[in-house]
Amino acid sequence: MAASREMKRPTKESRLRKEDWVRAAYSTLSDSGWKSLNVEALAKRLGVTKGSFYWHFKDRNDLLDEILLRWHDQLVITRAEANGGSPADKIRFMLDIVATSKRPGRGGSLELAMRIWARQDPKVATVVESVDQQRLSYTADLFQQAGFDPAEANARALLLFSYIFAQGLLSFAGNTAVMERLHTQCRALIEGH
Amino acid sequence: MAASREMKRPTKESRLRKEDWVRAAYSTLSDSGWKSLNVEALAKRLGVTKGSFYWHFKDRNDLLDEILLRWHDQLVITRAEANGGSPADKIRFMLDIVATSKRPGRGGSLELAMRIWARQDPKVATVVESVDQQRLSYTADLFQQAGFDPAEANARALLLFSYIFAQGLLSFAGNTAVMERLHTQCRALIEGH
DNA sequence: AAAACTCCATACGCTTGCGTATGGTTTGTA
DNA sequence: TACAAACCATACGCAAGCGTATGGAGTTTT
Repeated sequence: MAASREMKRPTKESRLRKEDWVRAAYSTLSDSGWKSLNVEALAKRLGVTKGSFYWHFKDRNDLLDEILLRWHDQLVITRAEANGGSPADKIRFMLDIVATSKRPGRGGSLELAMRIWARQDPKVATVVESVDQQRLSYTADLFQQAGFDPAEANARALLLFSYIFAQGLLSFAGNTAVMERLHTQCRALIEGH
Repeated sequence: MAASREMKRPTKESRLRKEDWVRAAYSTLSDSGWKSLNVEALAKRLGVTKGSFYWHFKDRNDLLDEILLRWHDQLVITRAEANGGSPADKIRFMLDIVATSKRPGRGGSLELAMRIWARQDPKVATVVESVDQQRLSYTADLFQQAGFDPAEANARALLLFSYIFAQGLLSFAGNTAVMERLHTQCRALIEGH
């Protein structure tokens, strides 16, 4: 288990900022769930002790709040929007972004973790619901601009997000060539060609 | 915290069987995750103490193994298959089963919990992957029998499961009338009308 | 250089959860 | 009724995780 090196910090260039804790927290959150998000494990991962943590944060909940807050702002949508192009281009961008960044389910697993977390903390549930609403309505808008009527646009937006989330869930082993063909096919169905 | 009644068992008809523990475990698993699956909490829920648990099971892992084993056998597919009808009917059945049984995300949340669990236990990951493969190939078969060529059948099968899983993930509030129309629309897209 | 501030280590107490030991109570069986 | 088996309670030791207190380094400021 001597996997994560503690990166011996030689008394230099090493003081941690709140930022570092949050980043580490996001990492373990996405591949271990919020229940596994304990301060002593984080500390070991960062090569320090609890003393550091409780200087930057009031308590564990303080960290969780920080995570929740940041997640709320940094939507995936902004990336698609910044990418520019026609509505169809943006849709295509959102669809392909998963196909490329899905090594073991990476990226999507954060979404998963947030949602399993939301089941136990109503505060989280509210944020997730809000984000989902924004994403769906934004995407539905894109489909509408691409020429679909409102009803069908909503349906295709829902299908798009279903497909994206499923990438983080379903684990199908297969060579990349087959996977690419499958993705192209699914993309076509969602885009409505 | 006096929420969950301990159902005063009046010295009669009350001895627990292994079955009872497993059922309770499934329940808390699906809405709290496997990390929250601790024996003392289960005991309180069942109105007994740990003493009972460690009579029926060797340890906590023994219970988890039992759960994993049962989940592997009791696939959703069997329900669709037992339902009978044409391939198209079976597809329709699988699609509608989520729209009806999705109160808060119920049902689908078990799938979620299994997958978040699979991320930490390779033994679970293997089982989940196996189940996914079976489900996908079975469903792809149905689409093929319904007249789609193999490539498109695979894509539609994937979309179907994506849609099903997303029901347990995405939380959109809306009145039932709107939701029904949305479901009908999505269903049509997946079925390919 | 001295003071002040920032960041972290060490040590402690508390709670929760796991697993064991042991004895008690209920149910079946002879 | 007596005996065995199934089932459960109580009590304990142990480890993990949270939070606090306190002091000591490293860095910046004066």
